[in-house]
Amino acid sequence: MSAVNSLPSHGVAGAVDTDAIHDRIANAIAAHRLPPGTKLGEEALGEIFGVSRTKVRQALFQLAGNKLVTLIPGRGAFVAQPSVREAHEVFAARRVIEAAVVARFVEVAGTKDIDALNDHIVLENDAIASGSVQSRNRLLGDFHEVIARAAGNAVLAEILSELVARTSLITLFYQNTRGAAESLEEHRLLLKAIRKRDSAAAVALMHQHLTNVERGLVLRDEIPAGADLRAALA
Amino acid sequence: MSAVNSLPSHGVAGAVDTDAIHDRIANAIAAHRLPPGTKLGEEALGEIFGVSRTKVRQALFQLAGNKLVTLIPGRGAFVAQPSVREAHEVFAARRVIEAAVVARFVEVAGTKDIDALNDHIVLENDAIASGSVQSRNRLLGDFHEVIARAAGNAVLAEILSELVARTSLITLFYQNTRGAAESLEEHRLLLKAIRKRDSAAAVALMHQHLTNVERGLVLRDEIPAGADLRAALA
DNA sequence: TTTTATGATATTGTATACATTTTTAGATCA
DNA sequence: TGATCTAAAAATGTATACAATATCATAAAA
Repeated sequence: MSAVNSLPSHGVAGAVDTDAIHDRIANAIAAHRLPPGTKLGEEALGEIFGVSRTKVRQALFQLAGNKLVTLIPGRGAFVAQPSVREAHEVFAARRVIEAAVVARFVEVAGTKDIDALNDHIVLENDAIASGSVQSRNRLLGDFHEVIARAAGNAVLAEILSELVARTSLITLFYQNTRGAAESLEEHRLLLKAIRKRDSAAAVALMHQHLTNVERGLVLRDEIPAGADLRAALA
Repeated sequence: MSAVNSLPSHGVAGAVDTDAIHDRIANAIAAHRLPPGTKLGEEALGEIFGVSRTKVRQALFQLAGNKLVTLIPGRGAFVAQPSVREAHEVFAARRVIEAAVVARFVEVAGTKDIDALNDHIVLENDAIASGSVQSRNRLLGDFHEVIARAAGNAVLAEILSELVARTSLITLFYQNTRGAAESLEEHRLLLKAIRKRDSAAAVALMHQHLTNVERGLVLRDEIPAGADLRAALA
């Protein structure tokens, strides 16, 4: 999945591409291994990935563009701490985009697409059953991306992909009191409506699902402590 | 508007911030002074802005994130050449987002917001009357951003802002056979519906307006020739 | 004890040097 | 003439050096 194919001239063996660094950090944030506010020091990251600060800085700039990282001039890079307002805006934006996306999916999805969605739900079920929190959360987010990719608009799919990543950050920063099982159940209901080609129902269910997730958020009083970079990115 | 306030240690006088470089290039692309396919050489840009390649590269990476620039490994940076498919997807995405945004605007806009929109339309009218193609195009795009900003969701507004910038690129790459006067008229109709707080009409008009602009695009056979960087960014 | 200075240390910002790749120009050959 | 190879030039990719800034520890003062 990540592009580790070039043998760099100076770097240590196992050195890694800029995009790979970006993905590693983004995944660590999405998987809640790097809590909001964590300092992302350039030298430390460079040592972890076996590259110079140059590549690390590029990756951090990209992450800042995705709003996963905040850059404070002269101070450095930190895992973003989305405000309450931003959290609500992200969910509102997702409702707008995903309502349209799921409607389009109902129109254009072939049997193959619907089967793929069903397979994905099976994976979600397995992950929840096996208690694997990280893959569970990832799969619950990926569900939305699977629909978006299959809906046939790559521009919207990419926008949604960034919003899903931001949502991961939000659900960590603000405690998520909602069980994964409830999301899984709502995904199942959504699939059922999609199978019936009931566009209106699918849109309504998607809207409600996102609202339910948003309602599950509560403001934390204690921010999770800063994590060990090397452990989080291993 | 641009941040030129730090006296750099090594750079020439008048050296400029990374964001300023980003904005200068983005504006030149939006204003159609840098046609699609134009090579954006790092050294050339560095000389123009009086900075080293380091800052230029950062700006180019940012622009690539906004899809205004394409980075080809080992070959360099070029002004993006959106595909026909991408062009349609951008318009489809805008319809989704702007339908929601204008509906929200109708709900929340105060007299002040509506007056501001009216003022903007006056500016559009003046620019069209005075024949200033560049400010005309900019204003016609800004109209949509003004609505988005006032609709109260900064996340959606920023997403739309990037889509509008990509639209500028698309309307150059694909010939725009549509008169600015028609867009202006449609903006006026939209404002009228907004004043009446007729949400359904406003959404329908926005949808139709974007579809009309999209329909005005035709595939060019000859790509505009590469421009002179220094002149375009002056 | 708390606060405020102050110097040392560490980190970021920027430029530059070097390695690698691509492009270009010229020469050779069919 | 045109194609193909080759060497030189130019451009990009990456690391590193140096300057500017921020952070931290220590000490002095209130």
